[in-house]
Amino acid sequence: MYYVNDKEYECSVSVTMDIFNDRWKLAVIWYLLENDKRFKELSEDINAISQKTLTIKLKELEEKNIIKREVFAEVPPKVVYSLTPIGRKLKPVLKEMFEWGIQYVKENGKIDNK
Amino acid sequence: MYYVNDKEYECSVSVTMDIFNDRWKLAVIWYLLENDKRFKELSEDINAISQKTLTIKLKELEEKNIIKREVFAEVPPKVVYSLTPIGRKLKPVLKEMFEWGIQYVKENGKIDNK
DNA sequence: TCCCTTACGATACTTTAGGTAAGTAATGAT
DNA sequence: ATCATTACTTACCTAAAGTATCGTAAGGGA
Repeated sequence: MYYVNDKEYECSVSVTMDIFNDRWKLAVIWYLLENDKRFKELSEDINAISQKTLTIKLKELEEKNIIKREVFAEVPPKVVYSLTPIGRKLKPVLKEMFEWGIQYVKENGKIDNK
Repeated sequence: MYYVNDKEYECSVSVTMDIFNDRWKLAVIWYLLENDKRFKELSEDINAISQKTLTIKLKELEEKNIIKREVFAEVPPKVVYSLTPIGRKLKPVLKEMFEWGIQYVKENGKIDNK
C-alpha cells in the first residue's frame, strides 16, 4: 500500500494517475519540460485552457510538489513556474507516451507533417 | 498534426492521453496485462468501479482498438477481454508510471508493505 | 418449478470538471 | 485621468462522468 497525504493507493501506477488524471496537467508538465514559464506563457502554449482552470491546475501541481512557483515583486505581476526534481523525472513517462502515441496513430489514424 | 477518427492532435502525447484520460481505463489495461479476463474478473479486480462504467469503458477501449472482446455462446454468458497488439505495447508506459510513482511516494508519502 | 449465474441495458439521480464572463490590485506609460 | 498589463478570483452554468438499482435472457441444478 502507498500513502500520500492520507490517501491510499494499491498500486504506484494509481499514484501517478492521480497526477495525470485530467485534461490539462500533463500539458503543463510537457511545456515546463521545455523551459521555466510564466503564467501567461503557459496559457499561450496551452491555448485552449481557460485562465481559471490553469490557475487551479498549477495550484494542484504545486501542492503535489510537481512544480515550483516563484513570485517576483514587480508590477505588472510576474510569477514563474518550474518543475521540481521529481517533476522533471516525469520526462521518461512522457517520452513513452509520446512514442506509443506515434505507433498508435500509424496504425489507427494518420500523421500530417506540417 | 495527428489525426485519429477525425480528431486532431498537436502532439502524440495528446493521442495517448485521450486513452488514459479518465479514472478507469488505465486500470483495465493494467489488469489485462496480467491475463485475459472475463467481465466479472475485471469488475472484481477493479472493485470500486460500477458495472455500468466498466461496460462503457470496455466499449470505448474496444472502439479505440486497445482491447478485443470475445463472446462465447454459453449460458451463463461468457465474454473474454484481451489486449490487442497495440494495447499490449502500452506496457512500457505503465512501467514508467509505476516506477515514477514509487519514487514519488518515497519522497512525498510512505510505502506500507502488506 | 424456482432460483442461480453472467453480462449486460435502462433509468434516475448526484457529483464534478471545466467553460464564460466579469472584476481586482498595483503601477507605469500616455 | 485613464489605459494597459499580469496573475489571478469570483459567480454562474452546463455537460459529462459516475453511482445505485432494477430488469433480462437462457439454461442448469435442487
